[in-house]
Amino acid sequence: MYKVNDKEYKCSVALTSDIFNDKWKLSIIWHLLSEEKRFKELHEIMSDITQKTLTVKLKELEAKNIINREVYPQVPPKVVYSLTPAGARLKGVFKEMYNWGISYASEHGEVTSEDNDVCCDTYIANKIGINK
Amino acid sequence: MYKVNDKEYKCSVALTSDIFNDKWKLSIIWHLLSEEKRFKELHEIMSDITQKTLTVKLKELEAKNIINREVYPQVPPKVVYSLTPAGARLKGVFKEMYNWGISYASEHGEVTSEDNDVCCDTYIANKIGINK
DNA sequence: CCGCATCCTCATCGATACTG
DNA sequence: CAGTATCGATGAGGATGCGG
Repeated sequence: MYKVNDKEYKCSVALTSDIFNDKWKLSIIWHLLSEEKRFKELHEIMSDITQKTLTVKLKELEAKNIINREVYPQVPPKVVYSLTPAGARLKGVFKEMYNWGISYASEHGEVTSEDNDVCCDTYIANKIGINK
Repeated sequence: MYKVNDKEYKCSVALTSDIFNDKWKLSIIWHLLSEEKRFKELHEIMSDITQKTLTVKLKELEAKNIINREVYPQVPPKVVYSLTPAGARLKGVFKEMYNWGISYASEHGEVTSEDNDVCCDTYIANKIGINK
């Protein structure tokens, strides 16, 4: 049994999956793996999340010590989000997810385009060195 | 871009996280990693899931070719669930999640008991060889 | 034993508008 | 630019009962 922030978990996988059972958190972390980003940058990349929801999710991740929030006291405001060491360690999980997804798609799906979007996939995978 | 079962994904991580963004699926797969199980066994281990929800989740996983469903035509009925090759390949992801959870708990949480419950953690980790 | 059918609750997320 | 506030929609999951 583990206790983190007043929440109890039966095992370490349950603890980890608490971060993963979420529509947005994984995506936010994924985009921060390559480099820190401003609020606006994140919002532009994740075009289908609302500003409010993004704010909420960033707060939750900050509370769990997965990301850092740094405020520059200037006008207009500038707030930069980056991964903590704990957040950065999630790279190993993403690497496995990345490779599993590729093998699964080759079995059960089809590749509809080989994009190199700044949003995802090969672009980020290359950047953070999990490609292969 | 990947297309699997009429659903489009921008990247392989998004594809994988489609399985993970769920309150129960990860837990079901985790319990099937060590060995196949009957419906009732799963229900007993995952004591806080309702029968209906378990049924729904098993169907979803079956539709995605993550698990097999084998019906023994007998009375009373016997239905056994097991992982497909694709499901079994998720072990690598779990291994990373397992280790991340442990390191995270050692930083930000506390170990409240060293259980060896059949439910989780060290018990299953040992069984499927992802311990350490 | 296993699963389906209803009905219902409630957290999560979206739309929109407004502030320092 | 980076939030907050309010209200409303929606859909996953829970409770219960029935059936092969």
